[in-house]
Amino acid sequence: MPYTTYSLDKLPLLAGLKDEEKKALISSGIERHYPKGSYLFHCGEPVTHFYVVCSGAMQLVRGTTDGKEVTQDIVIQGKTIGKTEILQQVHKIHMVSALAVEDSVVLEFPAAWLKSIAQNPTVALNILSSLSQYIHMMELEVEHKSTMDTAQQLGCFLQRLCVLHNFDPKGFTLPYSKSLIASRLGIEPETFSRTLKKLKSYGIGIKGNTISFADSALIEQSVCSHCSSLETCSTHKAVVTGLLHKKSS
Amino acid sequence: MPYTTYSLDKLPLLAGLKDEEKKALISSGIERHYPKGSYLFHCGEPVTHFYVVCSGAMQLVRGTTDGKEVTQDIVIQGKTIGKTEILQQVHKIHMVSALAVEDSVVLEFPAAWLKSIAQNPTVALNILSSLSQYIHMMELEVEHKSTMDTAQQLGCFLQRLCVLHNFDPKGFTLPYSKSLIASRLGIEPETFSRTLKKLKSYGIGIKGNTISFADSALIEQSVCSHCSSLETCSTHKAVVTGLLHKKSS
DNA sequence: CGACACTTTGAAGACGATCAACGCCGGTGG
DNA sequence: CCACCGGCGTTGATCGTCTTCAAAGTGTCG
Repeated sequence: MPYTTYSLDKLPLLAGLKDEEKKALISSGIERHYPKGSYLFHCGEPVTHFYVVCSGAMQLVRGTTDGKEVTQDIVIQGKTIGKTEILQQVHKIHMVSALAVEDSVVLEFPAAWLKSIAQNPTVALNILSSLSQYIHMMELEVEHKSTMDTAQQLGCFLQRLCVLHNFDPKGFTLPYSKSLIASRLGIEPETFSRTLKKLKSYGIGIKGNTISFADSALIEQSVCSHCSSLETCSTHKAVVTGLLHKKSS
Repeated sequence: MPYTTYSLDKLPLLAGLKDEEKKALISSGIERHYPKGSYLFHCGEPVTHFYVVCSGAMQLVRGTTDGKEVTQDIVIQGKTIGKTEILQQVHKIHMVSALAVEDSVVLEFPAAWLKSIAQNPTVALNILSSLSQYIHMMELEVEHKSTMDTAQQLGCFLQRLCVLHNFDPKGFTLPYSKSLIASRLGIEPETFSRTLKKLKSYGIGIKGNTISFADSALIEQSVCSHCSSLETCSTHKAVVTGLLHKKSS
């Protein structure tokens, strides 16, 4: 099972730096391999490192005191882990566990490394920008949890998934187990299973683990509900959810 | 109705700078008064300014395309508006409207001002830290939406409210209308009303607009569920929700 | 006093969670 | 090679919770 080394010189984190600078900074990272099911760190452990996922996928998950489990995020190639924990300057322990969903390779940096490169104005702006975008995504997610039913949320998730992974909207295979996706969406596997069928009425077809968007559900044709009728911004179209509207079944 | 000028030299944003530097930076801000019900900006308008709320409270709200309204946040004295929108570097228009919940005073800065001071490493770290904390809060909120029932979420919200406003836990008056709080929590006013009564079993008493925490519900005595039994971090205790656990009524 | 916004209460309905059972598949061990 | 097992996914039935619609109560302000 070969893994493709993620081209680290494309890290948004280091955008705008010279190639030599990038190389110098990256060189201090240690490549580590985590087989499927192994933990990068556990909830409650001190925050010691910053990570860049080079291949595979890590699940950020926490078990709550009353027995439930919530998947906060699924981190894929090119994304980072630990930014907020390190920069927050308040908590020094992880609030979630990180677990390899599949065999994964990550680059590991000391926490101090991130703090030091954040002193560089260019890097600082890069991080600020990425945190701001993440906040925007979270705000949408909260909004959706309040205003959308499960079918709409799932549809949006699948659209984002398709864009994020560069899948073919006409037909692609789910990259994760259905249980994991359900956990990410905060719903039960049973509900997930049932909801998949409802998506046909939105123009999203399901066959086994294969998803296909009909033209009517294609991302390119959707109007971004958050730009409303003001304009259709392409970035938003790609990332934002909220593309599906309630149907009177 | 007098307003207390917020002591701007305590802004977390400018922490670590010299007093002269702070004064110089703040001096470029323009003080603006917004009467209750007036808008600071509307959803869809271009992002032109950064704001610091000096007194009063601003509601960040968006109407979704299918007619629902969601209150993203309620911004009070000392908090800022526009950080993420300006730093995101992608969208140039507001995703929410900002509306004065009560007569408010804000300090207004050009968007470019924020970008320029973010070049200062000290300021950049301050912003990074505050964004990281905000992200942490949002992550908890998402988790709670999936794992807690309305009563628990409301209880947590009231505890945070009490800490944030420095209210007396033994008895304080709600600073906002019940409809606004319901909107902030993403529930209907009817549900809010009904849920308030359920809180008595958690040791939270309600009489009209007055809330009182019984000893058993006092924040100081709660164990932070996110530090689990690992340790009880005081910061977390103050800010975090998740303090109430499911009761078998 | 009356208009109006806000809040509360009641009853019906929609939706997701839960519990239980079954089918499917890959792996293990005899 | 086959039987067994465990993980995963589906399906059905039931239950609790929140929304929705409707109506009545409460308060404030002109």
